[in-house]
Amino acid sequence: MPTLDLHHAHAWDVSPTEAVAIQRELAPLVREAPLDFDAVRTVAGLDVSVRDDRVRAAVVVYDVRAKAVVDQAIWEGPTPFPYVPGLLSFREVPAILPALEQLRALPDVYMLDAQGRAHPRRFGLACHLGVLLDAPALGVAKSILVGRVEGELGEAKGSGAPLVHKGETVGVALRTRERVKPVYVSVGHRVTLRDAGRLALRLAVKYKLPQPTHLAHRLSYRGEL
DNA sequence: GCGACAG
DNA sequence: ATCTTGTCGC
Repeated sequence: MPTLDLHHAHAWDVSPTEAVAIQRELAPLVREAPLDFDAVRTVAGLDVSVRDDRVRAAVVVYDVRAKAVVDQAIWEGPTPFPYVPGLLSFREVPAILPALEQLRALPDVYMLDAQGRAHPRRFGLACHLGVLLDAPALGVAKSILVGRVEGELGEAKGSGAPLVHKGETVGVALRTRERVKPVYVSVGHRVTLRDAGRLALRLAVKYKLPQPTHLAHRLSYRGEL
């Protein structure tokens, strides 16, 4: 059971207004850095499902070299915060942290089923978790929160097009499967957009979502793999 | 003021 | 996110 050491810890029992203030306070702490792929052995996929006022966070640790799940955990509890576009982390992080504490060991990279910097205040769920743990994190979302895809996105697997918001490239629309709707990848923390896209594409071998996120979604929704 | 809006 | 069967297309 790893002991999570939270950097920049803060209260979670806050109002939407206070939540926005916290995001503006932490957003400047997001760092972009190249990912040392040779040092990446495990990537954790995270997802949270909701049913009957209860949230269930699931974590699946995927070994990139063995191409297999090496650990998993689930945590369920009361829904702590309503769903408010732009404030998703205040609803999901309180469930994700206790789930992570159940792992045998923490992963090298965190992959979230949400946005990172492709957020109105450049501080989506992937950034929030990344900054709190001060670890590499990226967001792989199924739809757009803010911004628009510029240019044409090819139909071939691996095609990409920038996701731009207010003149700033905040992410990339990435086609992980031919003729299938793309996923939207963005920086969470300590990774570059380029590397985040590479990792997402590399791990999306069977479904449009990368294996870690796909499996975490399955575990969260069904309660088992 | 009106519409958009991760999960 | 969740409610839910079959159906069209690759």
